[in-house]
Amino acid sequence: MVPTSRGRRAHTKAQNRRIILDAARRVFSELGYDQTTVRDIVRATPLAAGTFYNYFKSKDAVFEALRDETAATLRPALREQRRQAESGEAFVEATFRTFFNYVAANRSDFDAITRNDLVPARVNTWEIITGFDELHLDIENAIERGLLPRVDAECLTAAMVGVAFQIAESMQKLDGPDAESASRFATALILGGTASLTAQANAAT
Amino acid sequence: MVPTSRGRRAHTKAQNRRIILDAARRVFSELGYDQTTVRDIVRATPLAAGTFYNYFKSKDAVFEALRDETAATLRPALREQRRQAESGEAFVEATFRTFFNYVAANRSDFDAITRNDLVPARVNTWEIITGFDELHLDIENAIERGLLPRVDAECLTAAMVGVAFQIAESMQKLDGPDAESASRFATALILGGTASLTAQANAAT
Amino acid sequence: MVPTSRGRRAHTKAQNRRIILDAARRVFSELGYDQTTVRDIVRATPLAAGTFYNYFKSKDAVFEALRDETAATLRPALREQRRQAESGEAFVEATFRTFFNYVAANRSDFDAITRNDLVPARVNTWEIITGFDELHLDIENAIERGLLPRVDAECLTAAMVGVAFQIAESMQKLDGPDAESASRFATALILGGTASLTAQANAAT
Amino acid sequence: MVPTSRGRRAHTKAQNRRIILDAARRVFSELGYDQTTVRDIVRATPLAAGTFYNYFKSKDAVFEALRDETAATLRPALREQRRQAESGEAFVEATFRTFFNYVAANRSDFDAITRNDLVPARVNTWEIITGFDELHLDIENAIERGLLPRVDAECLTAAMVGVAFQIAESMQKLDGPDAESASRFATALILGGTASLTAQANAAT
DNA sequence: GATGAATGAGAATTCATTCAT
DNA sequence: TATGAATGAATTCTCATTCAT
Repeated sequence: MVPTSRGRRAHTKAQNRRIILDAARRVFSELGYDQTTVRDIVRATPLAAGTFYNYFKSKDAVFEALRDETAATLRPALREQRRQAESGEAFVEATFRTFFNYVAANRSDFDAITRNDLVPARVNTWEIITGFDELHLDIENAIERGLLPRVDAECLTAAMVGVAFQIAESMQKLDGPDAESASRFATALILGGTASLTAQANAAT
Repeated sequence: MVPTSRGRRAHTKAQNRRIILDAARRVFSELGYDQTTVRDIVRATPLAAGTFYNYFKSKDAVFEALRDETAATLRPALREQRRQAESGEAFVEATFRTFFNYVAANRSDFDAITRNDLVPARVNTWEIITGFDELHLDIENAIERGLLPRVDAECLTAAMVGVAFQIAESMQKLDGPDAESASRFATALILGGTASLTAQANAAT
Repeated sequence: MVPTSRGRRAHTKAQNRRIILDAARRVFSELGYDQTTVRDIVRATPLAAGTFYNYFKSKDAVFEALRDETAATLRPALREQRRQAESGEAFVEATFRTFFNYVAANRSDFDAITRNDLVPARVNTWEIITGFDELHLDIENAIERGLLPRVDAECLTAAMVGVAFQIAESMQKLDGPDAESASRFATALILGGTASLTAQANAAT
Repeated sequence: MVPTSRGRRAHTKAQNRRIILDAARRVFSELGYDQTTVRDIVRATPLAAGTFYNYFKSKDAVFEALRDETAATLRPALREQRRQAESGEAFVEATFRTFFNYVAANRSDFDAITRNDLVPARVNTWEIITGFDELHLDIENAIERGLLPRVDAECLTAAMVGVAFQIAESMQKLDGPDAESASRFATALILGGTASLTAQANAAT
């Protein structure tokens, strides 16, 4: 086992995969998905261009792996928290708190998957990261269990996702809210909002 | 160099501009901004490649023109409605109703500016279309005028934008809510939410 | 005869031709032949793009017309002067003086035909402007007539052309020689040189 | 995307650089700098279009490399020869002989850097290849050292360059002079000419 | 597996020229 | 004849991917 010409030992397979993923995260986060080229990622790596393809089939593939890695962390946590919630408040609060904490703690992950250059896009991050559909199911379930009032689950899901996402974005700004206040604000808003929606519906009957 | 079968000078200058804009709208809406090439737009047109450049300097330029066209319609309407609002309810309702009606009526505009392919991104659509900042200012102003309770304007803006945006997206789905119910839901949610936020704050004092 | 939309009367055919030639001279002189586009020339004109082609078949064609115009002025003058020369000195001096005076007086003509951008080329200016071949013939003739010594006519032609051209170029520089000193220098050099060539040849015999 | 019939990795990196340079030389020499496109160069090569850009950033870049290669050969030789000259005759003769020998031996180099198509330009070849400025300095120095008479160095430089260049061009013709006679002619011309210039100047005093 | 040069399809853009008005 | 928009071939250059070593 001769050292490579670069003067480093060859890395193990797992190490190389990690090296590439980390480089990709940094580069996506800096340049945005579209502006990032495979060469950019490789350049941010001690590896050669061809090596990239031993680990990932394409640029899309690394991106997905990055997404999936994040999702693998965050999604189960979210589901678990919600499953254990014994009140509507707990349900909503757990969701937001977990999400905002994650965003605060993993800013560059969030950036990597989010930033999208000229058309500064919001990747369907929530869908990707936390599973829009999972939230939808959990909300329907929570309504069944009587934790949440009987509102339109589709709309409520969208509202929570929208609020979570957009507030997360303002958290990235200087002087934006911190995870704690973001959670409190979002939770109160959604809980108050759904309560009022029910009241309204009852009045209408 | 050879005359084409289709007659030249078939269209006026203004018509051609429109032809290109319409084609661009269609193509952006189908492929997303990043996947769209100038060639794609031209191909969706009866015109020649070079002709595109008589009207727009680049892909970005058409995109901006499209955005500006949309913004020119929607933003003034939104501001005007909010300015005339004499209650918090009217303020919030006008904002959502105008936005959702626009989205419903101009689905392809919304799509064109929104869809962003592989990384199915949400362009900062609201910012672009209606002016995030304008909403922010209007909300601060509404708080001053006593129409809205004293909540964090930054967070409330984000929440309204997020809700509007995300619900608009579910409107695009088959069986998604219509503009009317979307407006009602979003309005009640935000009003109820802010009321509850205030109540909570008061209790805390 | 309605004034054109430009608010000018249409020009006569001859006027338009002149307008184009003058514009072309200016533009070639500024940008060099290769960097100049037909559009550049047209833009330097009050005329429309299509009009250009009523007068000249192509970019090359204007360039040639420019060359020919210059040649039409300078070449006959040169030939005439040389024909009347009654001594070698007069022959050589007339050639250089006429050429350098022309260059000094028509700097932009010279530039237009000469300047050639990145590869700052010297167009075969002399050939073009005055006829390398004519000089060759005249030199041979002068040798026959005994005005010039029996040197290699081909080489002498090349030498005169080279000297003329290269000194003309240094005339364009700030602080370069004026036409008068350029003529004197070149004339003395060539006359002294040919005298010496003959002396050498005689000695060899 | 499909493998070509010709094997890949057929050449080493250095070989490919040379292949491109040689192709460029041939093509420049045939078409002239301006008419040559990168495609033309690539087409004269067994390589793919993209490969060109692994070696040179642009057409200009190959051209410069070609120039520099030539200059690296010729210029030091010229300077050295002139530095060692112990008489005006040696100085002038060394310059011309070295130059004309080079031209004769490297016809296509000279052509490549020289030919400039429609406007059959003479690139500032001498400047490029041998250093106009170096000659200028050397001439001034030679005058100081008393090797050459006190004539206008600027004009003399121009004259030598012009003569060298133009005679080199006639060497390219069928039946043009060979390097030997070209050197003899040019040397005698310049020496005789400068002698005569001095005589004239002295007479004037 | 690792390497990194080669590949070539395809993108954006320019511009000489044509031609309907 | 003048106009000036339309044309589309041609050019430069990029970059995901392949593959000989």
